[in-house]
Amino acid sequence: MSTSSLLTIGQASAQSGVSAKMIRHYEELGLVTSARTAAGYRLYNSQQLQQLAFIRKARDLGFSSHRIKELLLLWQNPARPSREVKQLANQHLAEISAKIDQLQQMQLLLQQLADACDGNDAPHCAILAALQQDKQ
Amino acid sequence: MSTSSLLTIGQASAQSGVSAKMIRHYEELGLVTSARTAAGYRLYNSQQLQQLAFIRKARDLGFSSHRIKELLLLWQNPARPSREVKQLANQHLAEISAKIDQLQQMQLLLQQLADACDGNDAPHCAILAALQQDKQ
DNA sequence: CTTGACCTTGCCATGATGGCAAGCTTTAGC
DNA sequence: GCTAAAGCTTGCCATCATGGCAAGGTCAAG
Repeated sequence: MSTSSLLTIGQASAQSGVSAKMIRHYEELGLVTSARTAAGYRLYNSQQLQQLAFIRKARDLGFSSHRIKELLLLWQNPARPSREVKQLANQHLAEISAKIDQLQQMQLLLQQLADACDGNDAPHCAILAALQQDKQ
Repeated sequence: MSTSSLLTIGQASAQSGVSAKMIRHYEELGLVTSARTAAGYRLYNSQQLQQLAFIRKARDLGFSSHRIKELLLLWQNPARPSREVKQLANQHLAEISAKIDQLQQMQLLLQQLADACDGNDAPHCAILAALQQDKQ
């Protein structure tokens, strides 16, 4: 093992794309560990670096820290059933869909109101009219 | 003015659909005010109640507290140009669209991975494989 | 007058993220 | 070898919208 290069948190951050701040945060949450120098500096080996990269990609897909933790456990378990991974993904997909639906509903309503607002110098505005309506 | 009924925060909450907790929060942010009894209890008149209802509807459309504050100012300004209201709405619509796009991007990628995951007893999983990939 | 419902403020928590500050360590330059 | 800069440590604060809890004051009904 000649290339057993250990990285400081700044280097690990640069290589993984996870900010040093968030690396420390993930450590608190139990998603990553690190060795420490005598002075207390964190040191990351290639396995931990790979783990940070994993976290970043999962985060880019919108997974919460909690689900990422579960994904990491499955990843590190050679006996995992892929069913469990897929289930986590499907739960996340359901949440994404729900959020999209909610946003599209807002978008639809608000766009209708904006379309009905003249957007000129006059004070009358369909948007404000709708917001002050007694009936929702 | 025989019906000058003043409501306590609990009653105002029930009628406006805004939790008492959030009413106090909006007060801190300067979105609503209230009178106080000698004992310090908040009291809301019908104008303030209407304002709370306005806030709730704006919130339901996803407006941030900050933008709601701006909407309230315009609402209360008889000389407002509807252009400014529409501009706020359009800014919010742009943010909604951006969020939807981001979520749809996640949805697309993750759905592809989930589709490629067998979801059985075997450990191999396309999702985990993608997350550990060196290349993003 | 007692009890229960309601009110007050203030603090803590979520979730992901950033900023700042005080202080220690390491490295690079001279 | 010393100094300065860069990098690390921890800890606290802030965002945004929202809820919970606790300690304590108030009011209405019996």
